[in-house]
Amino acid sequence: MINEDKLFSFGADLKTYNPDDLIFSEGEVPGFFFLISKGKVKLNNYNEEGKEFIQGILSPGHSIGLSSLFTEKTYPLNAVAIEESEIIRLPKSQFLKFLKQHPESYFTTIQCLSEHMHYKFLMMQSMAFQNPAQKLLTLMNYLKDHHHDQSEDALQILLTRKQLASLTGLSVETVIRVIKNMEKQGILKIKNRKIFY
DNA sequence: GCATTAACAGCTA
DNA sequence: TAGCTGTTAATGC
Repeated sequence: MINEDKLFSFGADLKTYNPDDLIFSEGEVPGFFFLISKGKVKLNNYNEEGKEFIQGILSPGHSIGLSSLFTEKTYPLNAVAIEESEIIRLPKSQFLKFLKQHPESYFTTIQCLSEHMHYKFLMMQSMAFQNPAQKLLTLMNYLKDHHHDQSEDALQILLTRKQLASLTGLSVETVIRVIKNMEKQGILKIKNRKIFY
């Protein structure tokens, strides 16, 4: 993980966002490196009918829109806080200087980018070819892998049905039906509406 | 506000 | 045509 104190010495500041606050939006020119210190952020798009597709949900330690910093392109999606969040911001030019002076951070940066690409590849093939149950399993397997919790116990999925639907492109009703089916098959458990996988 | 259920319509194997 | 998924609406939490 990138050292936060060093970022501050390069001129970073800490900004607080409330739920639904926009961090950046589609079409903007990337000007900052963002690192989540506290809270959660979603990356989304809306289709022509206004239906939301969530590209990913980021938690503390993750950087937002990192890949766009290394292109000359505008952001392809919106970044929106979904909890009260604290985010470290460092102007792009300063971030590039920072990387030059701290080459070991390059490695971390590439790791982050690769991790994100891995998620994208997993989800993309799942979204393209698989049935709803497989899409949800792909997503939940990913969540489970990254919640490097020591235990083999069931992980509570801290996402609403609506969020699961937006992450997979399914309708909420289908998510509910599929999840209930998986409970019947013993794949997961539901305890007062909470999903344990 | 989110979750659930049911009735219905459209698609497709 | 049977099964699956999305839409809509009503209802519960």
